[in-house]
Amino acid sequence: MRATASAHATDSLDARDKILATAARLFAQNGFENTSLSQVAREANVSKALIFWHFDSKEALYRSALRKTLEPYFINMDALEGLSARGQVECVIDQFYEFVDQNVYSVRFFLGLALRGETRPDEGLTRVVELYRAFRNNLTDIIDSGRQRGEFRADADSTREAALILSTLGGILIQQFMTDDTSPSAKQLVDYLKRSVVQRLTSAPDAGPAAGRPD
Amino acid sequence: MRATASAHATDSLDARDKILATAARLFAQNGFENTSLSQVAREANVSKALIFWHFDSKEALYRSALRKTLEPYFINMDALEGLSARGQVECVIDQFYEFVDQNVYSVRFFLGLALRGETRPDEGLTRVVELYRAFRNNLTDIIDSGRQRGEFRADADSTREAALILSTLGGILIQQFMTDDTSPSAKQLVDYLKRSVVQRLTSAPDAGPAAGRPD
DNA sequence: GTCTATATACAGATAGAC
DNA sequence: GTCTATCTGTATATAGAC
Repeated sequence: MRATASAHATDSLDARDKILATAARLFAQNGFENTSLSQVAREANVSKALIFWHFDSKEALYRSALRKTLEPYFINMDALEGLSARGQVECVIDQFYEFVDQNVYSVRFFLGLALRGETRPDEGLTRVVELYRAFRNNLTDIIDSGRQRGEFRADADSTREAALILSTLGGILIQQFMTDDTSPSAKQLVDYLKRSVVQRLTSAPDAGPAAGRPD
Repeated sequence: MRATASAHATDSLDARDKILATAARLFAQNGFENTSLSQVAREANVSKALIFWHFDSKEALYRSALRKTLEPYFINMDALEGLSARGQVECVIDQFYEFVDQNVYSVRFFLGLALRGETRPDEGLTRVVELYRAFRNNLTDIIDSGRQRGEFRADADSTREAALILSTLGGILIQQFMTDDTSPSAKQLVDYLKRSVVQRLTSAPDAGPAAGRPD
């Protein structure tokens, strides 16, 4: 690590950090190809050459910026202790929502990466996928233990249930990006999701399939 | 429209259509900024200049290609007639899934557009959003009429229910793009979704909120 | 470390022959 | 309609002064 006087504003960071912060912002906003080093240099108030002195190439800068963006990406499971299984499920859902809410820009960015199946130095994308999987495994475990403790119905399918919940959360996320104002807000949908999940997990087993669907 | 001998392979189309087909493919695969006209020209086996003769600019080409990509984007509601409300809900869900499955590439592309809040000649994006909204309104109506006919529980919230279903479907979609092999397949999730929706809509009203969640 | 000036490549777009 | 040749802008990256 480099020794640097700590500061609070982008303006008083040393040049390298200013470049990094600017690049992280621009890459997240406009993507890799659509962000030029001239733009980074201009907005960071440095010369283009200085970027190449600190980072070997545009790709190297991108990798560093990505690492910086990923810093707040982690799961805190402390809040779960002492809750009922039902409370834990609701808590994880809330955590996911809050996390996304606090990281809209970068989440949006990473989602875009995943969508285009980027060949870029991915390093970052895999970490996001891991985080997603961690959330899901977390939910699976909670549902399983809730089932074993008799809080949830005995025939609950924890794997699919967890996957469905995460899918729905992800869907609520992208539904926001569609900026479709006629639809319920994300917060409302998350609440509705929590209620229906609890209902699904605690109610008596249902009647089974049927209801003819010809094609 | 221009009079042209019809043909079956890209190779035997006239130059304009070859350009259009190539451009549609490349734009969908790599996006607007990341697709160069040189690339289009090379893969379509024409000169760059010819592209400008047929289309005024790169943006004009993009618009035309977008229109071509959007051709299969429509809803067919004929299959719904004569089904029970439950069958209709399941049918719309299946339709959505099948549609996405048959248009993965372009759906992926449009999702990417929505994500980055593209400023490009959007024309296409709005149509996609409209299609999404149509699916949702369709569901809302079905749930409402099912409720009025006593097939669904009287306190069903059609608006939120429809929005939640579409969110989940969208989430299942992007979850596939995360290429997370440890998760259930999309088909499985859609089936699970259908079952849980039916359960939710037909079961007796649940107990209400509660289940403490401190933070 | 930070700059100005420059090299090199390729983008979108035009001119004009055929 | 289709081409080759070329213009002009801007991109990444380097050289070398301070």
